[in-house]
Amino acid sequence: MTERIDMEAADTAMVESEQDSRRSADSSERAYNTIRQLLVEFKLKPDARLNEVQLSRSLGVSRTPIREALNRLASEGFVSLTPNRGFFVRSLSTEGLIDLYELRSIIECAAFRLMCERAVDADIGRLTAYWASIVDGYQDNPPDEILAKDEGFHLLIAELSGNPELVNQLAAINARIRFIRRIQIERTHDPRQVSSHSEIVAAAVRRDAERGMKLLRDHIEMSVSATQDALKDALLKVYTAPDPAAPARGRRRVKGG
Amino acid sequence: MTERIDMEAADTAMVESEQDSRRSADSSERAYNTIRQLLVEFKLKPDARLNEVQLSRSLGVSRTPIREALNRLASEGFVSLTPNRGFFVRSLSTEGLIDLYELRSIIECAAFRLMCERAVDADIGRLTAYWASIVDGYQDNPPDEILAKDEGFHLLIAELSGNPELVNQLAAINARIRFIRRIQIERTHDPRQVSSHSEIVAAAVRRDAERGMKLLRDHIEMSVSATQDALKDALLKVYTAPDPAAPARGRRRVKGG
DNA sequence: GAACGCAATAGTGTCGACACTTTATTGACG
DNA sequence: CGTCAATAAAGTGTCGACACTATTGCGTTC
Repeated sequence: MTERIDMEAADTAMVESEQDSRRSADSSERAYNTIRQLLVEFKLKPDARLNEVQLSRSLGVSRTPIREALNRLASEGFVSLTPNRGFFVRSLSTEGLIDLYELRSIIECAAFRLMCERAVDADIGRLTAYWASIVDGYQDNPPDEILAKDEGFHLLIAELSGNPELVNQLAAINARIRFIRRIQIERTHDPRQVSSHSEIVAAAVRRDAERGMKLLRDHIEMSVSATQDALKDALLKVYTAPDPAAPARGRRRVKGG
Repeated sequence: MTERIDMEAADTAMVESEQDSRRSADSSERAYNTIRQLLVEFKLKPDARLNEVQLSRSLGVSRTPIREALNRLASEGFVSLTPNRGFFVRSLSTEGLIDLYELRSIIECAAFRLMCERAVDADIGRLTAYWASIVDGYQDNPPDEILAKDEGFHLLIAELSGNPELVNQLAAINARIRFIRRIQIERTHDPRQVSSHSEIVAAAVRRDAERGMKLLRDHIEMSVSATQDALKDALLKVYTAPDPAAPARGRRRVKGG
């Protein structure tokens, strides 16, 4: 009996805070969302080989949309593709994550600087308004909410930079580090997150690029230093989480299923 | 009678200076290279709708690898995908390009700074050696060579930053602005390009991050200012280039072969 | 004569099947 | 008993076909 994954459920559970010019018809898009969700939740484990047939059975579609989704996830860095061997879940290494955080810091600082140079008062008003609208009880939200709101905040800065490429880049990076950020948020309820956001807004109002960039660097650096610890939790989560779709290591062999 | 595009030829003509974790078996990879080449050379024109069947006939493969290639090109920004309408060639707009140049400047400056902070002498040695090996008769190379060597230079800086994500990002950006850069290179044989590379190397040797970043910013800025003019040439090229694969606007209607 | 709706055509999205490659299993040999 | 080769199984890469959607062209109506 094949376990079947409910694509609808996985869809609605998505964080959904990115802009993407691509929007496939149906199966493909859903497969993408579902598999990505499985990756984010570690239902599919790092370094595991992804079986296209098994995935297609689980999701109730043919291999074509599965492959389409996997290709997309590959170009976003979630999985890798080896010529005749198939797709593998990206491995869970600290270095790779630190590199990503560094890239994120670079993009965000540049975005902040450009925002300070270019944004009119109304733009900055949008930022202050956004932050004002989410600051109350910010830390009391469920982790997914906090994450979505935090990403929204930083994406708005990118947007106000006037360079849509920065938005795209940041959105792509966010998608790749979201899994570990969520774990961090679950672990630590650090109120400094709130205050640093407030300070960033203040710096934006004053158009103080240097100050804002320093705040962002520290803001992100703080996350990096917490990443080591979060990784331990992540690894724990990996090996205790249920295993609905991928056999990964312990494969069972039932002939006449 | 269907015109058939030689995939081998298009392959060998490629600049080929990127690292990419993805490497599909055969047809897919070739289709990717071929179509990308068509896009770079404006054989496929901006805003044109891409006909999968026609492409598959031209390249002599089925639609599956074509779609795979197009999906990949979509996630790299070469084409866009609209749900039930198919793929479209990215439009040729100035703004988008300037945004990309800006992003490139951001990535490269950050890479240079990190290189200055982290690279050991041997690393810097690689940079000086690389530049020394290509500086002689640099401007006398054919445009594609100049482009490849220039990209190699900047990618090496990214590599020496120690952050592989920066290499990936820069490679992706290069791929997207390559078409216009090639036109610029064909137009202008500016010797300042050479001297600014030399100066950048000198700054690297002195680990002078600020100086190097300023040089890079100017270096890239110079390209941006030339982009407007280059675009005119590009548009000219678009409407004079032969049209082997895509019907684009004037489609002929032959019923019985 | 122009706008609307309908039919025909073209084109994408998805499927199941097959060929070829990689991986696991079995059996022979040292 | 371990190593290696032959064989079987599993899995990916590609194909051609079909269903459904979008577009074009035509005829009708006002």
